Amino acid sequence: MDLSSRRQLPLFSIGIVQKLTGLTARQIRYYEQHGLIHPARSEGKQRLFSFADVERLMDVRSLLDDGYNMSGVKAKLLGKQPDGAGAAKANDKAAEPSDAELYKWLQEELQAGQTERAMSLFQGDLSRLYRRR
DNA sequence: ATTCTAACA
DNA sequence: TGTTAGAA
Repeated sequence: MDLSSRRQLPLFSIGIVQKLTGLTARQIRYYEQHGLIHPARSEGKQRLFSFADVERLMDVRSLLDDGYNMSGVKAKLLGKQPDGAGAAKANDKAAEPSDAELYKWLQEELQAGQTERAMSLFQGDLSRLYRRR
């Protein structure tokens, strides 16, 4: 049983993780829906978080505290490469990806066969690109 | 007592 | 994001 394995062991209830990360249960479940974490489940369907999950959540907390919004955090955490322009930073509204950046990223994901991931991760942003009826 | 999902006077 | 209802 190496370090890598122990880091992945499903050990904590959402209650513990709330205290460990300072996030609310609502936020933790919300971030899971956005693919930021993938906690295991007990037989009773209750979430079981590993050290890796907790660390991940703490990273999310950190980014949010620095002013990033959901799409900014997702881009930062889920390996979206540094495209010269829409780099990173935080504060005001600089974290929202432009439509051009969105199209570019979406195109890359689709070509890489990650369409399902792209759909779940950017439901919110993509809706911005839908045609208005 | 806790957590889960779904939904919003 | 908060909150809450109803079930597990």
